Amino acid sequence: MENFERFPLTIYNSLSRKKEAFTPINTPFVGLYVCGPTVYSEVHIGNMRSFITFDVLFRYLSHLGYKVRYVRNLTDVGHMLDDDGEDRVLKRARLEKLEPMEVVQKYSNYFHDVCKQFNLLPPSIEPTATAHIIEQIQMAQKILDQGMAYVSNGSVYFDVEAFDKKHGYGALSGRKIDELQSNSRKLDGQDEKRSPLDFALWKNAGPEHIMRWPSPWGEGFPGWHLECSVMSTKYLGETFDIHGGGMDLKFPHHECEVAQNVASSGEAPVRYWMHANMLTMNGTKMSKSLGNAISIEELINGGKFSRAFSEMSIRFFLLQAHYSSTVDISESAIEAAEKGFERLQQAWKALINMERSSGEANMELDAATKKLLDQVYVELSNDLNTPKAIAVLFDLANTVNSIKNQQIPGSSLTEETLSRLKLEFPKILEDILGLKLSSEAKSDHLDGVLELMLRMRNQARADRNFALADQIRDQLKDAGVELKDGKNGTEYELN
RNA sequence: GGUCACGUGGCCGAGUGGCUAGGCAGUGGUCUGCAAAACCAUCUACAGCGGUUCGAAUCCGCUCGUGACCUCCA
Repeated sequence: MENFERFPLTIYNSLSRKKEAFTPINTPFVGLYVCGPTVYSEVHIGNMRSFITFDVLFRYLSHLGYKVRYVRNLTDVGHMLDDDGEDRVLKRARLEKLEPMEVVQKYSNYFHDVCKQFNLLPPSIEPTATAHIIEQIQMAQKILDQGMAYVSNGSVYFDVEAFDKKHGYGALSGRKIDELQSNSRKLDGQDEKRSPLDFALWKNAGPEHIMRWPSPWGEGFPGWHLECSVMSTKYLGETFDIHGGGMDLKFPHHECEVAQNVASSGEAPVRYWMHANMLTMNGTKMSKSLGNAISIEELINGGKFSRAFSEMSIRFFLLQAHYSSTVDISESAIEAAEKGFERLQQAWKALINMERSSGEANMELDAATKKLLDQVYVELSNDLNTPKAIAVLFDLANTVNSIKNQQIPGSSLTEETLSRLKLEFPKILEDILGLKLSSEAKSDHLDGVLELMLRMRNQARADRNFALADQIRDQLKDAGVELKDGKNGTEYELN
């Protein structure tokens, strides 16, 4: 029996606005598409939140026994316009005196570095928009052939009204076309469009535009939303299982994606839409344009808060909130999470070498422990409820720590349950939640030196020379080595 | 202005008709030479006002407050 049968997954589907049982089109295969970053500048911690969310989803789906093809794109063509009408990649290229593709490469590398730091698994396929120009031209043509787009001035625009009449537009974001019309703003290039709601499939490149490709409509570049439609179709098919992305992409990006796919294939592209909510700062969305984004450097190396935090503490902090809620980032909140994570790590470490002592098991505790282990998967299967799953881990950590410190007998759990705990507890943390045990840079040299120090200190303690013993402890602490006297002798920890 | 969310104890954050997560901080205790850690106990909340119900933090209505989207954004 596969794990996905034991712990059937439910997902909150943004499209239906309901929690639904997850059934892949072709079990056990799952197609997952996630909108990646636009690589014109450094990703910040807000961006990373949604990538971490879908990393956990990817990991959990795999853990459930699904064979997942995870496609996450890189947007490497400057299709977006600043207020001053300038393409962001091009602007960045000009500012940094780089080729546009150099900008793209630089920030792609950066993104990959950050992903690695936060322990994200690489996706199965990471396609780029510029490598799929031909396919994008083809899809634009197909939509034109269906009569749902028109050419204007060398650009191709999607005809939202024509599409709406035939298929209906706005289901994902819950918008109505007439409401949108009355609310739309005057934007640049609007006169080329029949309606302000229409969006570009292909844009005619002005002479200053460096990123340009030939097309049936003249030289230009693909529009906003087309790459995701094209690449998801190419690698996952016309209809696939899950599409994820940040909440802020729901409209217009995802809505347009749906429209393009439906217009060109006649099929709804996505069965389950998932949207990760925003990371906020003092209650306001973190975004580069608002100037309140926290960079990765500021968190990891310090600068934003009074001290630095590790990647794993931040990852843990983010997972302590449900992906569908906003989370507010603050120093005290990360600090609280960090301390909790530390406790979990203590249990994790203790478990590695834990051996059952002989004696009678506490069958009540044993049964409760088994139940808690199952409970973790039940919670994760409930729309990826990581905070609840983590809460269960804390309950398990209590038992582990109690055994470790001999507060309850070392025989409390049966051999079977202890082995299961030893196997699954780290697996949940590491393989599913993607957390790493903070590595202690121990070396044999240091071990030897510390052993000597500990022996000398313990001798001092035996001699009741507490002044010396405390001096050793205090000075080691200043040097970054914390001593803890336990029932099984003294342990040390490197900070 | 339109659309949609949200408002939970000192703080962060789950839950979503009855069984009152969890973390951090605090308080009391066990352990310890002391400390740290750990464990045990404790503090027991759902913006306000109405309504539905045997029963509401959870459903409905109104009020207040906050935010997101409607323009690039994860």
